Amino acid sequence: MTFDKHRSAGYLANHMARLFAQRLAEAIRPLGLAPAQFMTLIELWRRDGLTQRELVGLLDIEQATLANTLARMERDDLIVRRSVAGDARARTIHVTPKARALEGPATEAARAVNGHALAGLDPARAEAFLGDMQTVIAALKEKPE
Amino acid sequence: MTFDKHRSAGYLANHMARLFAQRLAEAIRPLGLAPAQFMTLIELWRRDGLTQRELVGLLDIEQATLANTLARMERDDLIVRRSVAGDARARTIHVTPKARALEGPATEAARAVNGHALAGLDPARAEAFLGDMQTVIAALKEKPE
DNA sequence: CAATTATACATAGCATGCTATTTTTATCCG
DNA sequence: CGGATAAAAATAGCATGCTATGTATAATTG
Repeated sequence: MTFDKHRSAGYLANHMARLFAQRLAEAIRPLGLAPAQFMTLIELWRRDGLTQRELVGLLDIEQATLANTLARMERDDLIVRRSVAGDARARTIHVTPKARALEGPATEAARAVNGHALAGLDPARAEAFLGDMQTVIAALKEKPE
Repeated sequence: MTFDKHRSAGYLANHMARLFAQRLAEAIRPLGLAPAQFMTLIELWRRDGLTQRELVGLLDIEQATLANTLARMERDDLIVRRSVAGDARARTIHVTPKARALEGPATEAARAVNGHALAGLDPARAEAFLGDMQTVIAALKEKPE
């Protein structure tokens, strides 16, 4: 009895996520955006001036991962950082006009990828699918000891 | 109207896959295995002696990605490569006894992660969920032009 | 207040993934 | 045959992700 990858949730999740990332990357590359940058901008478009620590909580990635992504975003003129009065350790992160202008096209592109991906599921099933992913995410978040 | 990441299939897929990878990594790290190595071994346990090209087709990853993973697996004494009679370009890939011995424990660990992840879905729903992921994967595989 | 501890962020090092290119060897075809 | 093409694998360069650790600054506490 071998391991059937086509019935393994983890294998399928990995495969699906890679395909999503590839399609999104293609779609937003013309805008000069990479997927992790887009993910970060989603938070900053909603609320500008967050600190790195606050962003880490919202994105559920490691602080070190975000630090690197933010460095690339600063390099690409998507964000600027301002020192915080009263705490010399922290800096707030602000979207540049260049990044602000990308909100519409980038979210459009992401919606198109999502629509294409879910085209094979009828609306009710697609809704259930999203809900199931949230259920699985919640289960995986609690580490088993 | 902003972009709601909790309703974005791509965002959820990425988050879910990262959590799966983390749980699997924790579970197989004691065995000296990393996720991509495990994924590759699944194919080699089933059929030893594949070429890199054949493995690329089975795993649906880029050839360059696999080449790097195989280099690490060779370094870690999980595989050896043998030259192919009649084609000096290709080499067949073979599991070492060390890697062979990991089949049971590693697949057990992966099954445990999958079980934990799907614990919140009843069996029928879990089945449907796997099927939906396959549907989405199929949709994403055909690039839109 | 000084010493300890905690917090915010940066850096180092590595695994996976991608695209693009190179190198080597086979194959094809005029 | 010999030059062009194709195929197999390796390499370069980069983005994301992780763990572990370092550095600077705040906060706590004895």
